[in-house]
Amino acid sequence: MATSIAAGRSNVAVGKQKLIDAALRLGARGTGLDGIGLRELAREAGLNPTTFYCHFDSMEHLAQTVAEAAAAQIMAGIQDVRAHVAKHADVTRCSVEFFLDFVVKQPDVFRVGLRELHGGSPAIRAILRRVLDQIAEESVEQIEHFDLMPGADRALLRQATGGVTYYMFYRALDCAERPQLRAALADEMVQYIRMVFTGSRALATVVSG
Amino acid sequence: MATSIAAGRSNVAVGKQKLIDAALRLGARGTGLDGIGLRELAREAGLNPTTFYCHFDSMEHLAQTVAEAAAAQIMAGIQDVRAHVAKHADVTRCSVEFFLDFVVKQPDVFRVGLRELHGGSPAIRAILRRVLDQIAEESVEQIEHFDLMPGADRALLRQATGGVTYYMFYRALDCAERPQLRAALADEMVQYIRMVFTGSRALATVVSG
DNA sequence: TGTACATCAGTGAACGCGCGTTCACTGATGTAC
DNA sequence: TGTACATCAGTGAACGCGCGTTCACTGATGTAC
Repeated sequence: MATSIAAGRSNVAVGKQKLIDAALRLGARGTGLDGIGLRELAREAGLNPTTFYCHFDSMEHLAQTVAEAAAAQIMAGIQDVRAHVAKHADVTRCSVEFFLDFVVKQPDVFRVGLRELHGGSPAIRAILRRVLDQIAEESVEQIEHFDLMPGADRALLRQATGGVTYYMFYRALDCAERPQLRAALADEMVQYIRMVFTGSRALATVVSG
Repeated sequence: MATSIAAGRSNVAVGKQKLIDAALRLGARGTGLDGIGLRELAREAGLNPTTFYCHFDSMEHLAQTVAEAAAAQIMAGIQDVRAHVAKHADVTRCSVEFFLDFVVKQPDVFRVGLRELHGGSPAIRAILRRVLDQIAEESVEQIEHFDLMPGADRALLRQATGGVTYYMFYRALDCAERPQLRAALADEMVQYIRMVFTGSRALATVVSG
């Protein structure tokens, strides 16, 4: 194998990436990033256990790096969804479908991300929470930019996107685990999202108009 | 100490309860029920490690028992909330406040419950998922019983209660961890819930009326 | 171009430790006579 | 009421094992001259 020459300086960070990937796989398969053993991780990555110390100080350090990698991948995926959505008429439907495409393609990232959102150490939870907050914030900006909810109250809108963001992630997890549910799930998601934004518009009208 | 006589037959299941309580404490403090060691658990419970085997076959068995206990406590708490709510005019506000009372009083149960909902083994996740499903279902029944949403579409209502239930649990976790946020959180929760049900009513009208 | 040196990802043996699990045992209580 | 026996939660010593971590080492690549 050509890749067996993989040693030495030209492969800077190859081993590090292997460890991160292995942690994502084990974290998605098992119960989260905690509980992964150093030797178990090295085994999964195909490396000597001691190689771990070439790249990380501790398991907590590794977990944080993995959480940041997952956060970055999720943000990138969402940007991708937004880019596609801009061209279509039915923004809700389109967002849901592209979002589910992404989740089905990267189930491990999602599983680990959602798990660490609830179960990780405070530092790691903060990383994932920031992702959801940012997505909710950007959703508000997108809605305002395309003038999808004219005259809507911004605070109310932010609450709606916050609730919807969390809802989408949580429901998407079902899709990552049982892809055959996808069609039904997409319909449900679209309906729920419409419900929330319809309510947001109605309440804003009651309050301000 | 009188309790130091605690040995022998009259104390049936006292040790078992100690182990369950210890697991709840450790699970809430740390990263979930997995990752709790048998000796760590025994230490926390103040028992000899080998006593564990008097009551449980395995850690998985213990975790399942703990999850069921948490599920039962959550269901009982919710029944309590419903009982109080029935007497009040503002159902939403009242539900949220009593729900948060309960969460603040039993933060460990909530923390463990939500963690295992996302992070536990499939069997354990199923136990907690059933709790949320049942709460959402009973919410629909309550709304219908008190005729709070006359003419609402049942499927749409079920989606609304499902989303709201999950939202309440997820937001309540913040409250369990930082009780000083409670007042602001309660307002947000009330507003979001109104938003969802307002939307549900509006959509039902569009479709059927 | 060739040689000597520095760098650094990865190796493999070895360590001490805490783990899960087993076993034979204890001793307080309940039960039968 | 008193005695003998059964039950069973809890004990403590002992086991083998895999863990995290250390250490001196290797060897491919990049760099200086």
